[in-house]
Amino acid sequence: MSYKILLVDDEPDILEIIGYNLKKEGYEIFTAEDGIIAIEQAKKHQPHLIILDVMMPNMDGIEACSEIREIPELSKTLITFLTARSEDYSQIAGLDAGADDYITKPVKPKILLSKVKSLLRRLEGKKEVSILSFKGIELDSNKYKVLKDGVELKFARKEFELLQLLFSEIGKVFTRDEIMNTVWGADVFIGDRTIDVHIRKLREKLGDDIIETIKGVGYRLNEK
Amino acid sequence: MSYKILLVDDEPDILEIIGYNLKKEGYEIFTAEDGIIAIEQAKKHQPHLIILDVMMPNMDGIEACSEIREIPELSKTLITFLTARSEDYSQIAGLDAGADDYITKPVKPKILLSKVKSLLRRLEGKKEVSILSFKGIELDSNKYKVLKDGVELKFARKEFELLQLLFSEIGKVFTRDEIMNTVWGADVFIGDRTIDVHIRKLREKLGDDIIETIKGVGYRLNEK
DNA sequence: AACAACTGTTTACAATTTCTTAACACTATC
DNA sequence: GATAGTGTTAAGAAATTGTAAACAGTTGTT
Repeated sequence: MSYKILLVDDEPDILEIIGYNLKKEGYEIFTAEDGIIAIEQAKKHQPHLIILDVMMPNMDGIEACSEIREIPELSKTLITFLTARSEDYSQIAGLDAGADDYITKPVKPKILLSKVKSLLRRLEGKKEVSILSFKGIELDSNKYKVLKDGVELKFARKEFELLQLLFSEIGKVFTRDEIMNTVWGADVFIGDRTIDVHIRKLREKLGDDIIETIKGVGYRLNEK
Repeated sequence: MSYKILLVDDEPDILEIIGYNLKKEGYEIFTAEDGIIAIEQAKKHQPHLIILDVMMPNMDGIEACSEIREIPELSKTLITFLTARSEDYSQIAGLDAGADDYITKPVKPKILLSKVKSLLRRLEGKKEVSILSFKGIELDSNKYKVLKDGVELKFARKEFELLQLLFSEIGKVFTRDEIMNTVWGADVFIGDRTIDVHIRKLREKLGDDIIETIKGVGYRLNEK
């Protein structure tokens, strides 16, 4: 699944540079130019991570952070501050306001990326037990492992991710668009046949009665 | 066994005074002058307790603390902050960052000692055998030692740390990013081939059936 | 100081696996 | 029974990983 990140800074240049780097890594980026817009955007898109500049007009980052922390449906959202190195106290006050980390300016893309990744990993951990099972098939996301009746089957990455998606909500129909966006990403374009081919590989390994085609709609795990 | 304590402060005087007092009590002392060195030292010596000044150049104590908390093999390490009495916020932010206690400056030796002792008492209860084994391979993190079928094998540091990571959750797939962040650190950048080469060295010593490649994802210990 | 031994890293290329597509067959549904 | 949507196969492209060799840096030794 691709993570959503809300980027908040009053300088368009910064939004551009950081946004570019994060998009390149496959994150879905939203931006806001001050704290008030940030809160609107956060409510709307429910990002996984918010990168928040401390110094901004209208509503500064710390205040915005506090307000976001009050919003129940954003309780699991990670927040990190962007702060000039000299603003020592903002770091501390920021953490106090409920932020999870801070990043100092000037921002170095590689450091930013590794911080973002490390933060988002925290979310991974919070994702409950990672073993899903259905009709004798066990899927362990952590171990990238699939057992059918106790025997390990091998799946290539895309296959595994596709299966993982289908397992993420047993019985739900996933449209081709959903599959493409989740397994391939919003900016990758592939032909329709590609999805079929992957579905076929899953069927080869798991048996034909597991994945059901809903013509004109998509695919789902067959609960029958 | 004597406890290892890592002392981190940018003022040599403080290192000297506190170090002196702790050595007198029979603790094994390591020192570092900023957060970056502290992390290196912590990885290297695996201290039982880290005393960390909050205000430091390069990487401050809070950041260092957060990073240390991300390192699996240091999860049981105790951390206490050193903070000037006036820095109210650092106390709160510090505890938030995963510290176990804080000590206010100026440091009074007797108070320091009693705090240190009380902290280390926590460990007594938690002392676990840190030998992990898998497929005839025993990995002793404390002694930096690996036995395969009872015979000791030698591993260079990076090799050992990589192996240790893989052992930390048997069967879990570790991505290249996770490996880089844990073994090399979030801000060190090395080529992709470097990880392969280290994996290869591990395989040379342990046999090809131990570490499995999950192409496009990472590596894991092969439970089969 | 010279030397050997080891470590960590990179380079350059080989080997392998995975992904995608093209072409064509099939099938449910209107 | 026409048609839009899906299934299947094989083959080439693309991506990822494996490996040997070379290098610089370190450590320890004579």
